[in-house]
Amino acid sequence: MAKRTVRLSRDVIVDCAMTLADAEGLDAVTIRRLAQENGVTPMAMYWHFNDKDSLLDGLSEHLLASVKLPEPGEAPWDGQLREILQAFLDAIRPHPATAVLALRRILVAEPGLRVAERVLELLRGAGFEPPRAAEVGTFLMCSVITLVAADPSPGVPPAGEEREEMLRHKKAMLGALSPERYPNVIAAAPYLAVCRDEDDYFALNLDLLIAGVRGLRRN
Amino acid sequence: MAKRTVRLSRDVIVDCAMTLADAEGLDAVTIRRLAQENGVTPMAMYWHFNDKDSLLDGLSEHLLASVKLPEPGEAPWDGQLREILQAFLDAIRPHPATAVLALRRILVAEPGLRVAERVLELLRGAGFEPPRAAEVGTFLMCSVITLVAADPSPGVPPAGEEREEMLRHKKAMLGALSPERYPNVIAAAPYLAVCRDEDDYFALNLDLLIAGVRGLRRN
DNA sequence: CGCACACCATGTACGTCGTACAGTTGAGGG
DNA sequence: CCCTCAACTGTACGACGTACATGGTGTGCG
Repeated sequence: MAKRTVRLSRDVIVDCAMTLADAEGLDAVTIRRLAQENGVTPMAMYWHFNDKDSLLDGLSEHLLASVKLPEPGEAPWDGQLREILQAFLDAIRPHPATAVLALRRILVAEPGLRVAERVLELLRGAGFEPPRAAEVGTFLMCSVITLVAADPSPGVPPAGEEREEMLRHKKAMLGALSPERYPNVIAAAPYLAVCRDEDDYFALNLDLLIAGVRGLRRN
Repeated sequence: MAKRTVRLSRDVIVDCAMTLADAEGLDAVTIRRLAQENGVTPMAMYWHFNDKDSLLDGLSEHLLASVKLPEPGEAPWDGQLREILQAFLDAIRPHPATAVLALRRILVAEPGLRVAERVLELLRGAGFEPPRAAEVGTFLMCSVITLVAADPSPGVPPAGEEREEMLRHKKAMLGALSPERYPNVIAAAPYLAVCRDEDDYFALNLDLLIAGVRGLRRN
C-alpha cells in the first residue's frame, strides 16, 4: 500500500500490527498483510522477527509495556491493588483483539513481570505467603485480561448491519427458550445480550476481585 | 487412517475432534486431519457442518453440555454457587485446549445457558438485580474458563525434554532479572514457574470468586 | 575515494490450510 | 426397477507461514 517511507523496524511493524488488529481483528494480522501495509515483501518481516509467533509476542509485550503503573503510595493495600488492576485494564481495554495474547507473556516477558511484581508486592504486604501470592496474583491478572478479551467473541466488533443481524439472531434464540426452564436467563437477556462494554461491567468486576482477595485474607 | 467403520455423524466427528485436541492441541484439529482420522475425504465434513467454525462451536457445546450440574438444594446460596462453579470447572479441566472455545458459546448456545441459568438464579436469590446478576454471572463463568484455559499457553503441555527446555529457559530468564527491581517475582518464581496445575490453585481462586460475590452483596 | 560488510529486502517455491463447486455412490421406497 | 436423495468423492483455488538463495545499499574504515 503505502510506498516505503522509513526503514522497517520491530517497532513500526508492531505498531502496524496493533492498529490492524484493532481495526480488523487478530485474524487480519498476517505476515503478508503486514508486508503489504508497509510496501514490502512478506519475507522482509523475517529480518525483524524469527517467525510469526515472536511477532505476536512482540505485540503482546507492547501491550503489556503500555500499562501505566501508578506510583507506590501509603494508601491501604486494597486500594493500591485496585488502582493497579485498573491501570492494567485501562491499557488493554482499547485493544480487545490482542488482549488474549497478553495471557501467555504476562508471566514470562519483562513488561508483564513489571506488572506482576507490583501485584505480588501488594499481596505480600496484605499478608499472603509467596505461594499464595503467586496463585492469587496470577489469577487476578488473568482475570483482568479475560474481562476484556471475553467480550466480543468475533475479533472485530461487528459493525452496522451485521451487528443488527447478530442482535436479531440473539433475540430470536432467547425468545425460543422455554420460559419455565430459563426464567433467569430471559430476565437477564437484555444485559447478557451482545457487547455491553459499559464501564459498569468492568468496575463491578474489579470490585468483585478486590473483595475476593479481601475475603481470602480473612481465612 | 482407520478404514470406515460406521457412518459419520456430528457426534463422532466432535468426539474425534475432542480427543485430538486433548492429545495434540487445538491446532491439530483440522478439517483434513479429522477426515483422515475417519478414513474419509475432507469435504465429507461439510455435509455435517457448515464450516470449521460451526464444528468448533459443536466442540464447545459438547464441552458445555458435559457439565454435571448439582441438584438445587436448600443450602445457602454461596455454597450452592460454589458447587456449580466447581462442577463447571470439573467438566472443562480435562480439556484445557478447548476451554477457550467455551467463552464464545457460554452465553449463546443452550448447553451454556443451562449453566448460566443456575448461576443467575442463585445470584438473584442472593439479592442481585437482573443487570447486576447478569454482569457478575457472566464474569464468574468467564473466570472459571480462564482459570483452566490460561494455564498452559501452548496447546499441548510440552512433554519430556521440551518441558525441561522450557523450565530451563524460564529459570534463566528469572535469574537474569535484577533482584532489587523484581524481589517479589523472584521470591514467587517457583510458584509462578510453569504449569502448576495443582488443585490448590483452582480451589483458592474459586474461593476468591465466591468471596468476591459475597463482598459485592454487602455494598 | 573506494571498498567491504553488516544490514535489509527481494524472488521463488513448497506444503498446509479452509472451502467452492460439481460429480458419484448406494440404500430404500414407490 | 428405477428414482431419490443423503452421504461422500475429486478437483481446484486462493491464502497462509516460511525455507533457501540472492540482490542491493548505506556507513565506517583504510
